[in-house]
Amino acid sequence: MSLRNAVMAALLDGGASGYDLAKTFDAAVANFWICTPQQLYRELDRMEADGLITARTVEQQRRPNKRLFTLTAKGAEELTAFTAQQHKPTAIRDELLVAVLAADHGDLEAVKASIRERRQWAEAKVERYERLRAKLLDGRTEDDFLATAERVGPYLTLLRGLSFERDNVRWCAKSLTVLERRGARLDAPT
Amino acid sequence: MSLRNAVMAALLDGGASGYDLAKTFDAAVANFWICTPQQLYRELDRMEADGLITARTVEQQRRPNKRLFTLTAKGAEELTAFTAQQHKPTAIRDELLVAVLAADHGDLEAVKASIRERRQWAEAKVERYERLRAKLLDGRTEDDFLATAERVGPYLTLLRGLSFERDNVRWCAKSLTVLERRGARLDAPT
DNA sequence: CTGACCTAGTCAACAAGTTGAGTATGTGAG
DNA sequence: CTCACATACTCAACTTGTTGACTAGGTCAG
Repeated sequence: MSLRNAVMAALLDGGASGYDLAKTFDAAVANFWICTPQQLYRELDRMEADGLITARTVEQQRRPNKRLFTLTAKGAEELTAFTAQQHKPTAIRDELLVAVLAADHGDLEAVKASIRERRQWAEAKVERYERLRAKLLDGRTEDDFLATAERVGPYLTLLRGLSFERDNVRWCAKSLTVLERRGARLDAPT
Repeated sequence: MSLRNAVMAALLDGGASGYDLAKTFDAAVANFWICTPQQLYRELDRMEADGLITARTVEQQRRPNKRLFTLTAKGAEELTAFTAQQHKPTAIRDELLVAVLAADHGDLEAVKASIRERRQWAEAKVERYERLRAKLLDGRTEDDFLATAERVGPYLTLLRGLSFERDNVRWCAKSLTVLERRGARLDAPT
């Protein structure tokens, strides 16, 4: 039920097609909600059926037609109702952590390789989020931005994604150090 | 498919009943994987059918019988194979963030209340994880522990959970400040 | 002029996660 | 003596999320 709220929140910035959302989700929402295009299209159809959004077919030259979705009054209302609800806390739910938990009885080298790969991925995400942040700030200081911007929500959620990935980088580095030292100890015990 | 790997990783410490797991998951695994008891029991049945674990019924005086599950050789093998796999990165997937994203067009007061509640929850988690950490360390320094412990996996995953919740606390505090200042500005614009 | 990649989707099948209720016994507080 | 709470589960229905394959036109490099 939350995907639809995430979609509605994304549509606050104006209309978008399913394809747009599938792409820009990666920039605007993906720091805290990921989904496949298939999920998105299915949800969009349902949301249209429920009257939360309306679709307008836009004919394009040199491109396939697309359906532009916009939030309806009912959609905006439901979104507001959602913001008024209580929200369950979530945990991380990461396969890599499961692998690390079992690393002592598993393939230590492979786990280390996975952590290295994850660190790189997280570093790339950090850079991406920082570029997005700079774009949002648009030369202003944070205080200035927060005082003048129409919406602060996207900035705050971006900050959360940013610090999450920074934390990932730090944790990956620390875990690698620990596991490498451990590998050394096991290879050459005194 | 990852729940079963998480369960197997949890069983590395020795056998446990479904009920035990449902409870101790909260301590050992819940920092990165949450599930309901129902999910757990269903998965345990399937895992037994697949020969990854074996169940031994333990009759107890003054308590209902319980089934004690232990990892089989096949289970340990599959777990090792899992650690050798690549693992997709995950995002946060948090309803509260969806609400914050939409906060500018939603019920600002309710969102602030939700953030406050979340901060308290996260603070409680931090304390809990710190107690767990102290218990794992058992008086030793971290270096000492890492050099002597049989398994470092549980410690590393605990650290991840800990820093995630610390980050949550920081983010909640910052967001509250921002939203409160904003509320003030909107109530009394110059 | 061909083959790879981009736009803009759709369909079907399945796996995983959530919700709500129900069973049965024992312990401890008031 | 009763009621809440803990142990130790089970069942069914439902909603979400994932995977893989498929359509169909346009662009651009070699």
